[in-house]
Amino acid sequence: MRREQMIKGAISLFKEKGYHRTTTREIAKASGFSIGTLYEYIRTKEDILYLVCDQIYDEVQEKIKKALHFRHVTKETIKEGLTAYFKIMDDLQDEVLVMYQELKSLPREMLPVVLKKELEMVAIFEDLLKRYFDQNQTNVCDEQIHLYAHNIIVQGQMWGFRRWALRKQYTLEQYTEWQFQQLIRGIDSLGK
Amino acid sequence: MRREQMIKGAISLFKEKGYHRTTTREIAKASGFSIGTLYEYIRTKEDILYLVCDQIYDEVQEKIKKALHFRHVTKETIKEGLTAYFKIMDDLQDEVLVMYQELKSLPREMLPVVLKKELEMVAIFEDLLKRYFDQNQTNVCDEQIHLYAHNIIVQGQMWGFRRWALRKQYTLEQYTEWQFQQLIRGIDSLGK
Amino acid sequence: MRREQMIKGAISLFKEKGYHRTTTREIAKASGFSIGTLYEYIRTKEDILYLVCDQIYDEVQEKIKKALHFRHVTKETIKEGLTAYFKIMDDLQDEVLVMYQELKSLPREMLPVVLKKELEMVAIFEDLLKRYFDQNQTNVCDEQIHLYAHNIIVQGQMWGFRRWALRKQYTLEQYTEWQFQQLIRGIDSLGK
Amino acid sequence: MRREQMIKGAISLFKEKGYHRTTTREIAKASGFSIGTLYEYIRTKEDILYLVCDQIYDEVQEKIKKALHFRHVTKETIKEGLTAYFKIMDDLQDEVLVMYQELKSLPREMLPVVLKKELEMVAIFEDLLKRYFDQNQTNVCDEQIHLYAHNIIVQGQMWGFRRWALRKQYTLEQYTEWQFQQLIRGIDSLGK
DNA sequence: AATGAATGAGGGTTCATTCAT
DNA sequence: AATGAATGAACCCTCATTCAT
Repeated sequence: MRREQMIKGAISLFKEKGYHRTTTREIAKASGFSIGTLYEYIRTKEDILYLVCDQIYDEVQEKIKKALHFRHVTKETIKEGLTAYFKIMDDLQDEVLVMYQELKSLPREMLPVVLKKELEMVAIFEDLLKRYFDQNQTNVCDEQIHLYAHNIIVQGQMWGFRRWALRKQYTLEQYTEWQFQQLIRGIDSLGK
Repeated sequence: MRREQMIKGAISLFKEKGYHRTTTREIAKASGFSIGTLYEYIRTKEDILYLVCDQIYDEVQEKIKKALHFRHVTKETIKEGLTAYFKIMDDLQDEVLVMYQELKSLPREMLPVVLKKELEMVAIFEDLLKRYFDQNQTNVCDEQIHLYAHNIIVQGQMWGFRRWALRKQYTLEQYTEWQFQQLIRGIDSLGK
Repeated sequence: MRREQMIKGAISLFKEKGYHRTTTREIAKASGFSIGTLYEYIRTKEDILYLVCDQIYDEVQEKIKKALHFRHVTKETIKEGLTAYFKIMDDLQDEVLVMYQELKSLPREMLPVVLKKELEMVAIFEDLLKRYFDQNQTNVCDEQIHLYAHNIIVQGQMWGFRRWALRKQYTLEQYTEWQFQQLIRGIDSLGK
Repeated sequence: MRREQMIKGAISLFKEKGYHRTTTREIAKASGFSIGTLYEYIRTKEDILYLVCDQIYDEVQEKIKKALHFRHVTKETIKEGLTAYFKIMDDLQDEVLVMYQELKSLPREMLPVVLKKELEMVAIFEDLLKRYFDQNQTNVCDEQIHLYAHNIIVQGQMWGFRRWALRKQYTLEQYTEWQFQQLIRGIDSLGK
């Protein structure tokens, strides 16, 4: 409970002013308890950053996994996957922005834990694409699929990072639609 | 001259430890002059960040523009463009990393100046693609082209940001080759 | 019972890290009860220091008194006295070290109580020497005896304080032997 | 200059309230400059303690060495030596008190440096006694002399540490006189 | 009687910025 | 023009003490 308050408070502050400009006192206050109590839950300020990153990843992953459960994978499934993922990235754009911009402030030993989660997300789409190709009996090498998956993940993040540019030209729906078309055209031409 | 020393010094320090962990003293020292003199050239520490971002953008753009000068645009030209751009992003990956991770630390009023430069880079590839479609007499709507250009730019940055994952699986050449194939397959199927 | 646990716990912690570096939480834990309960027995952290000093003095005194019970005092008795005292100071050297180094942290009003006990210890040896001189019908002024007694006490403490130097050169037995010889030669020449 | 101000300020504060209860801010203020400037001269608070201990030792040693320069050593010389040393310890009693009570707070790596100086002081009196015995053609083993020297040093410190007791009974002159008599009686009886 | 969560004053330390020289 | 000593606000973190349960 306290932990969640703290993480929520921290995220909202990090969104506003970034990790470095946020003080532990502010986080304590935003969390609704004293600085002393804050330090019952963490050892150093960096711990908060880790908890925040970890929590955001978990939230993103949980939402994606809830949205994507597929057996038979068609074009439609892929579109649904993209749509769901981009929607999540839109909902959590502040959180995602925070996370990626502060990753480098994570203590060296915590980084791998977080990066592992990033790869898990890539793996979700890798799996989706693999099933699609299997169903269509298209033979595509793993590296290619892996790269497609990376691209998809990055395109989701990009919607958050580059909103200053993209929002002016596209709604989320349009963005999703275009990206889907570009993707599907690419992978469908693979089979020929 | 002094300015360049300062920017160079700052970049090298930012690469190593990030903007926030770098002190003005260190920047002065790395620049080869005193802290007092440093403050002849800037008003606040943030100014240095701005100068650094600005300079990196200029360097990237300059190199790209030097690499890409085309009249008649073929598949080959596009591949050359991608290759050159990715190469530049590989060469300057530390710089690029620094820049994007510290953008949010820029004072609000300086951000637009920098973002404008980002859009100029998008425009370069937008132009390239437009010419390609014109030459092939394919009719593609501007929004689609714009998005393709964004994707290309982001894929270049991605090579820097996600090197921890991508480097394990691809060389720069392979990465370029795959991305090119995915791109060209997508845009070529547009014409049909 | 609780009190003793607390004092024992505190002493062992003070030995290890000194009074100031030991936290009340640690003392509570080492004592086997909660911080809340700890504060049932004390008002401030300083109280613990007082209890500790007091307890150490009592222990030292008790042991000395148990070791020294004399009617007829000869050279031999004095040697036994020295030996016993030095042995005790050797056994309790950590405790004694703690006590003397933290004395100045005692609240002003508690100091006299503790210093009184120090004087009681001096008095023990004063008494011993007095009896010796009485038995030998040597006339020695009280101040001189008092000073001899102080010197003895300090030589015992010195074995603890200066162990970093003395241990390298002497065993406890050698140290005792030499000090005894120096003492006895001094006081014996008094009679002439 | 600054350094000396700082050390002087620190000593006076340590005398008053001990090392742990003195804040760096107070030291800065007492030194007549700001906390920022203080940290130009030291890296951590412990450094101040080291500088203080070092400085006190140097001062004590310098004074002793200035007072004791002997060729031909007689009883008189020894008395002069004792008198000078005890006088110095009386003058610097606060400093000496500070030093010994805070030694344990010194970082592990600095302790040996300071202890070495303590041994140098012992060596001074060791030398004095050796010369005395040489001159009198008395054969005394080194360990015995070493211990005598230690005793002398400790008796000097004792005058500072136990002033609460000794001052009530002795003036410095009386204390010196008694201690000298006890010493000389002891060592003179060695020759027989 | 016993707990331990909660507090927040206060500690050591850093560093952007200024300004006398 | 150039310096770097000096500043002090502000940071992160600790821990003695309290008090509701």
